[in-house]
Amino acid sequence: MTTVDKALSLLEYFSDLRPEIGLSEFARLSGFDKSAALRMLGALVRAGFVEQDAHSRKYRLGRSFLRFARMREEAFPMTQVLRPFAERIAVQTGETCHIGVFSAGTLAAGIVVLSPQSNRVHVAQGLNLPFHATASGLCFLAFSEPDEARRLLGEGPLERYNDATMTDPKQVLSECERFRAQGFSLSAANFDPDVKSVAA
Amino acid sequence: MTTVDKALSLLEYFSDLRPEIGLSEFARLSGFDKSAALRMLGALVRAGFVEQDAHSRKYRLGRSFLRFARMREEAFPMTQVLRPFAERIAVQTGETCHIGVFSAGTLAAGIVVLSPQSNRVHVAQGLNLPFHATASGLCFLAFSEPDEARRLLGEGPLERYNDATMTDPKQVLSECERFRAQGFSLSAANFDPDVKSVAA
DNA sequence: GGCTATCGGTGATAATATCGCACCGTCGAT
DNA sequence: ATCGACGGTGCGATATTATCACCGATAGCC
Repeated sequence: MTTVDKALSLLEYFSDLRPEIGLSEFARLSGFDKSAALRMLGALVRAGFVEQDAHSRKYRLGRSFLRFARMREEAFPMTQVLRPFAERIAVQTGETCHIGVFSAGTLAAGIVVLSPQSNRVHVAQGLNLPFHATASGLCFLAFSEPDEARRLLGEGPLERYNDATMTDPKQVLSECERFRAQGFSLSAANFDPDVKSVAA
Repeated sequence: MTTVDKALSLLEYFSDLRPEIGLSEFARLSGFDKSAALRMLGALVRAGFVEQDAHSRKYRLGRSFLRFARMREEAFPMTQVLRPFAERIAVQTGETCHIGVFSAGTLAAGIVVLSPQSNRVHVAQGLNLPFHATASGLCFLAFSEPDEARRLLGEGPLERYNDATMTDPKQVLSECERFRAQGFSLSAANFDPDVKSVAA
């Protein structure tokens, strides 16, 4: 693990629930020394990946992400290209459709098209899709290399979202074999108790 | 300059004109050794900030930027908040309006609202705004600390875009004093020969 | 008012990761 | 068949980083 890895790993502690993080909090979360965390944060600040609130001294994600996200989308318009597919499926099925995007070890709802129905499933753009508890995640595992799938799941026990959640990696992987055989995955209330999903 | 700074500086070589960069090209552009560049790129790839084309082996900006940009905008909706202001100005003036956003030493068109007129000035979202040749840039310099302004301009000679471009930092700074006194800046064809602008 | 705990941040030394070089196999152009 | 440029590897010398103690400032608390 290089220093660059460590510095960039700090960014992963940001989330919608924790949008601002102080220096000591970073040190606690990451296990790095305060002074090391400070040095890394300094580099992230200089690059505009993190900015510091002038008053509270806490850190938040920086403006550079907007700049680079735009450049990436300009040069490699992934979301623009994928959206029409999701839209077609949403219209044909009448249901909410999302396309998962895998990046840096996590799967997230990259493209989301909500159902035209009034009683519809809502999926937040960018929502993290746990591998073991969503149709998208299970499908991704099913069609990954077995070693890769094991690595992504980790040791377990896996996080439980409700009674139906599978928490044993072995059980998840055996389900995935079935899904691979049939070409698509199913999730019946493994994540949200009111939602059933299909993924391919 | 820490290693993290160096690694993140590699990302700055990406642009709309150069969306993909090979290993040796990185080494040449940055002056780092190939092996050093490779190590840094490895870290950037692992974090999803850069991804490598499977065939050409060239590197491009990664998917993580979309994820983080969304999170940033969720937690700190800068562009959403600023857009209405730009819209009001565009309507009131009938002209194209943009709001420059400063990040990591560069000023870019963060929010853009095009004029309702049919013959209108087009500004690309995210366009880089050189300090010495745009009304926005000059205004930013005018209201920066003098030391900061000098640092941002650099040594010179500054890049020339056409006959009217000021290329001497000293000249630029003295113009900025005038702009600071009057509270707004003007740019008459310093960047694009067909465009005059005002910035505050 | 004074005590305490925690905050963000600094500085010095021991430990470790990085730099720079030589080198490898591969590919495409000549 | 040759050449040059490519992406990538392995290694010792060296520069950067980890760790610790410590600083002043702030906030909560009796």
